[in-house]
Amino acid sequence: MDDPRWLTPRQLRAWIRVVSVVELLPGALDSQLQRDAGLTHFEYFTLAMLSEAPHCTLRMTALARRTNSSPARLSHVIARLQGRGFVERTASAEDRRATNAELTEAGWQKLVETAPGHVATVRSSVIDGLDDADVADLDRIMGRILSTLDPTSRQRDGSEA
Amino acid sequence: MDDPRWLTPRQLRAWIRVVSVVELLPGALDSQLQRDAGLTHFEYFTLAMLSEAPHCTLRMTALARRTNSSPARLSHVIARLQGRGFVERTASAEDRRATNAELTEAGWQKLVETAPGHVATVRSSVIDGLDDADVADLDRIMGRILSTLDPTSRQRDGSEA
DNA sequence: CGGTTTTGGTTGTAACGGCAAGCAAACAAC
DNA sequence: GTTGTTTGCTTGCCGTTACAACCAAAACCG
Repeated sequence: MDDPRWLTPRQLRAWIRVVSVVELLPGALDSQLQRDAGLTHFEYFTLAMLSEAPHCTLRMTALARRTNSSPARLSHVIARLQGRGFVERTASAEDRRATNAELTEAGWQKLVETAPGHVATVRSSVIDGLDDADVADLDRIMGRILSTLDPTSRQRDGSEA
Repeated sequence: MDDPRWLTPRQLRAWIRVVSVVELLPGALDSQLQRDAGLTHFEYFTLAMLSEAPHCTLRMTALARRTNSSPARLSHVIARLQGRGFVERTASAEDRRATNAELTEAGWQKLVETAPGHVATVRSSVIDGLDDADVADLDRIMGRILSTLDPTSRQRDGSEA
């Protein structure tokens, strides 16, 4: 670590901007969802991931991977969502250690009600300011960052282990 | 909100990746800094912003803007950093409501010790995976996102009001 | 000036997330 | 089969953050 290889001005500026986005975006998403649906973005995203799974059901571990969260965090969040009736916990048939999280009818309903407003926020705060080339570049670059940030998850491009 | 204008597959994939990065990056930065220096990334960044200011001093409001934080959050963080001796609070001469935060010698020292390791992490987890074109694209796109996310801050490209 | 509003900052409380410890089931070894 | 290890998940506690209420100084306004 003697020579830290400092960033070039361009790299530094890009980095500062990344930091700003990373700092600001969660607040923007959370505040809309909290106001309109009483959900955090993480809770919303968790429900969304469940809704796309077969039978709206996923093992905790699989759900944790899809939501990029630690087991502990997911456990807390599922407990809350269960308390509100949006999710149910069921024991896995194959592995008695495992827990399945399943979206309830109420949870699906909540998601349906909430999605349009959320998508509108995503559009207005991020996507609509970008043209097609920007989106392609963004996709490519985020993919590269993810492949070093989290090499284990092959970014779930359709395939599931 | 009748027609939510759903995202195209490409937009959706890019968006999911952005969400993943936003979810994973803070943890990656925090864990290295916490382990090696006992600092959160936000604390580090706060010290860094102070270190670049004239006389290593900034008014709370100005510092809050540079760190994209609320006054309340900054107040808590400065209180902690002050308790550790890295920052001092001084009353502003011009405006008796205002508080200045000033980096102490110990704070500057801490920053100097911590920076190389942090830069190495930024490089290895983000920058080194990108070529020059990627960095240019990233800079451009983050700039566009910021301009809609936080229109008030002209992304401090050198100029200060 | 007196009264209102706006700005600058702090503090209290409650919620969320991280960490480490814990427990139970599965697996591996022999 | 019984011992040790790993996996899957949960829980408790603590630090951090958001939100709202708050106070004080400045600015505005007749």
